[in-house]
Amino acid sequence: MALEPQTQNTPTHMRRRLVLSAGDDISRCLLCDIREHSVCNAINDKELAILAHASKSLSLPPGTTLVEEGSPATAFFNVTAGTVKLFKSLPDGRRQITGFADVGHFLGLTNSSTYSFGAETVDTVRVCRFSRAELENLLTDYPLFERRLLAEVTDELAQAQEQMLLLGRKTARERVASFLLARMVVHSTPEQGEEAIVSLPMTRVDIADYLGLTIETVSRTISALRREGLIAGTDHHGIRILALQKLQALTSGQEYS
Amino acid sequence: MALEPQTQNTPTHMRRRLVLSAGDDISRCLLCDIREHSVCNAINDKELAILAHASKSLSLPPGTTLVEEGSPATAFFNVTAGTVKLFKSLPDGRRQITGFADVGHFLGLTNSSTYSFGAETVDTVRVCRFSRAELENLLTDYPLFERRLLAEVTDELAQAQEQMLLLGRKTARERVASFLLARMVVHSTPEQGEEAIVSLPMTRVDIADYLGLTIETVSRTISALRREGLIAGTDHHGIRILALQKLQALTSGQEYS
DNA sequence: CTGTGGGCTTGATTTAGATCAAGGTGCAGT
DNA sequence: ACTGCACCTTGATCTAAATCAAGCCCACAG
Repeated sequence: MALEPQTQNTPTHMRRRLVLSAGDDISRCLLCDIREHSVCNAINDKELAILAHASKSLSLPPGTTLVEEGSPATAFFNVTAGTVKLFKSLPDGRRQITGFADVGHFLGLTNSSTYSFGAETVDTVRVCRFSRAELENLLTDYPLFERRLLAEVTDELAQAQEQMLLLGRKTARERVASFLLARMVVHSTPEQGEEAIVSLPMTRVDIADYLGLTIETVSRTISALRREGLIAGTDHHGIRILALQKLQALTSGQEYS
Repeated sequence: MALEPQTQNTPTHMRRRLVLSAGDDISRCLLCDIREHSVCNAINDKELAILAHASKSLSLPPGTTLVEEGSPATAFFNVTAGTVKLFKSLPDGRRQITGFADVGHFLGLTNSSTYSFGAETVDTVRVCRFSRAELENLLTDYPLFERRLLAEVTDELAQAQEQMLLLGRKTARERVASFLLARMVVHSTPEQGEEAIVSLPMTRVDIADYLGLTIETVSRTISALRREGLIAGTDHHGIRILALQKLQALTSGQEYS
């Protein structure tokens, strides 16, 4: 059964990590500019004060642990800025990143009383934090909220299935191409016109752990795509897509000749 | 947004495949002996007639297509007997089985208007079929039903994450050991005592497509485990686990010496 | 500036698992 | 009871990606 009420004590090691930020007032959610991209949008304007009361907004530096694998599941998060990585590990340290939670994404849901995954900030991240009881209340009081959450989990499951196809059956080249396209955003600039940009706040290690490869293979594959003129590097952690069609063909093995 | 109402016409190629079985009466759900293992349990006894009316029970031979990748998402299924395989494919035929839906499992949920995955029966399967509108109604009329469904999808997501760890980071040996243990059921017989049995209704091809391996590697690995005395074959499509501890250690790479 | 370390790239070599190939096994249909 | 075929096993060889190894780039502390 999902989200049964359970003990509410926040372990001290969690409390230590979470730094309450300024501006935590009653109209926080009303003013939140990413609301429409998240589950919070399921609650109407008049009642947003309740939502603001039920959650706390936090700002977290890169590399902060939000969720520790196997620790009691007491908190849930909505990402309002930055990127969070979700992962699972093996005893010997091998790690699989199961997803990146960007702006608007909800994370932490579990049926068990402990988290079956870890979560860590990639860059500077803003989250709204809900306790288990607060989330329970929202679910029962706002059917639209629950419906929206069901939609979000359903979507995450579809993405997970896509990623299983990638991990089980795609080549390194296909994996990297798929990854770049999945993270692509089209930037419309007055000078340049349409620009397909991929922002990569995470390290090569993270990309490798997400794609089930080694950093060397990721590096080599990106270099090869650049050499072939399909992509180009931007300033820091970014990539510009030059040959969208070819890259799209590449994701499913229809290699151009 | 999840499960918005949409056009209701069942494509003829689906209708052809689905054979209505006998005994589709008002008390079908009340008498259903797997109810407690499924989402249907969220609806109380008095109202089960409504559920029986909202769904149709079908019996399907092995190899029947329940859901075609990319086709309009009009139907949802609850498995009441047998095993269904869920998968995604690439244009060149490579396939990844993303999960096996056994008794009690619900399948077909999607946010999009088309299915992003395929589903096919492994053995003889019984399902209860809901139309999109019927499911919509149940979700809005029975909050417990929706909550239970959220729990089920959340659980499926956790399993998907576990499978991503397997596909991205485990060796062939670890994958096979994980698979066998995940499908293990403990049979308590008067003569034999406790017996750990794995029933494998699916073919080697299916197992390979689930574990991201080839049939040859699956076959070789199972043979190796048998040679080492960790498992033994039963009559047909079954395996008996002889060394549970060792197999458990194997799933996460803690090889016994 | 200058050393230090984290992150990235590139090259050489190895290897786990894929691919290619050849039977074996068992049951469904005549 | 024979035969055809789908499914499985085992062996030989190949290869994509891992591993091992070296050096580069650059942000930051001293």
